[in-house]
Amino acid sequence: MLDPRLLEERRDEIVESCRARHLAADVDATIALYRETNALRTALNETNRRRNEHQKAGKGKLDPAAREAHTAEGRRLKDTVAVQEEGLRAAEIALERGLRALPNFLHPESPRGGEADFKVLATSGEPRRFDFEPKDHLALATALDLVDFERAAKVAGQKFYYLKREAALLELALQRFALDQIVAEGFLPIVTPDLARPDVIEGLGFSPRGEESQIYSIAGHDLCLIGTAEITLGGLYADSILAEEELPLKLAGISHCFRTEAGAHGRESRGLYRVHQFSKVEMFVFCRPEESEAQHAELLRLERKIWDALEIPYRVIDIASADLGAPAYRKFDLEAWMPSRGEAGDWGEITSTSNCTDFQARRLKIRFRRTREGGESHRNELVHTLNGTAIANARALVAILENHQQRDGSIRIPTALVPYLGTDRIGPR
RNA sequence: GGAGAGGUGGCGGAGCCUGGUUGAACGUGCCUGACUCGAAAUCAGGUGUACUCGCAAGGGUACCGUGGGUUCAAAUCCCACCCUCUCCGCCA
Repeated sequence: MLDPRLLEERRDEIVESCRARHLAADVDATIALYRETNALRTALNETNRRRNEHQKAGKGKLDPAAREAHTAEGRRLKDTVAVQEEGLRAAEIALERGLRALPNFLHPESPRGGEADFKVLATSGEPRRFDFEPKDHLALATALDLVDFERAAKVAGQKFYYLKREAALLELALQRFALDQIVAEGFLPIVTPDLARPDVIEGLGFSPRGEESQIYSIAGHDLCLIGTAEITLGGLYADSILAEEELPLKLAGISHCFRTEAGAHGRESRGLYRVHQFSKVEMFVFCRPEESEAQHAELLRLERKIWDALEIPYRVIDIASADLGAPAYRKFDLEAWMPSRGEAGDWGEITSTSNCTDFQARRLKIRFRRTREGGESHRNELVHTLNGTAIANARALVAILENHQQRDGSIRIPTALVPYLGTDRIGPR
């Protein structure tokens, strides 16, 4: 959510952000609602002030006639307050609805345009040249008896999977490897709940309800399965005021992630690329506004460090405006080269890091107390929040299997991962 | 799932029976100053959040889990809901 006080001052910028994200929103109507709300609040405050004075005046003894007049006036003021409160509440609801429809500001350098208009910021590694016909990860994993989709479908449905043998170990190895990388950089490891209340999910800018929702709801309970630990990590400090010395506060969340993938059927749906459940280590940062850009660069650096160590060729892209989603001010993805995805363009998303500035913090009421300078009075400020993927398991498995496959169908394990997995090769079988 | 207790300011904890001067005693923590070579101890003052008006100093309004009710007036009385904790049972 945006700061309503900035609405007028940065109107053109907001209009531009809506347009560039292909979001229809009436900025001017929201500005009008903000003004109206303030006017109504001022009027209500004035009535309340008069009412307070009136009540103080009625404390002592009054003769019967005066008491009767006093009571009548009190009733009148009470009714006025009730009417004004109702009007104010209606205006606030409308304003809130208007504000919720508005996306975050856009970083000046975020490419404007649709999904295909991203900008490649960097590439790392060379796509491997195979001297044999490479297989896709599903064929490799099936041959090595690493996955079972058919039985998973019987038990849980399409797009669920069993990981077996080294794949099960690889899941844990990847998580621990990624965790060690970032804990060494000051991230606090946290295993989070895999479920969250809908209001927390909304606070982070996701929509838990609705037809096209990516989020599972638990029948009979006011709970949803989280699509990412971003939700539980952000929610961890909802309604909090952090000390400035605590910032930047860096968390490494370990969770399962669940996604309905509504509307995604048939698209890129083979194997592990797009599934309903996976494990993820997620980085989340709370920081002061002036340092969020640097922190965003830092998250990107850590993601690259992890994927460099896994010896996967990738490119870094600056996501274009229409593909950002509402909360993100700027977003970088790492896309791994995936030999099987010839028609799809060879590159597949493996991580994503966003700077959400104060957009989530405002909804979640996460603030910090700036240390006062020279005893000056202070104002609490909203923190900036950022998130980034350290490792998302299903996708990581795809990248590793396809990139490190050998002619004999075995998989070479990257050196950095060998101590975690306990072997330098899977197969051949 | 059964029974009970409770939700008050950074924390602890009064107030609620007996409604008004309570944004809230007291303690503690924190900040500033004094004392000290420095620290501890001690003393004095300050110290909630949000919105809003103001260049500022400062002012206004709201908020004692949430919503509703009673009343001229509610943290205090009534109702509903949410949440937390303890004990028992059950499962891991």
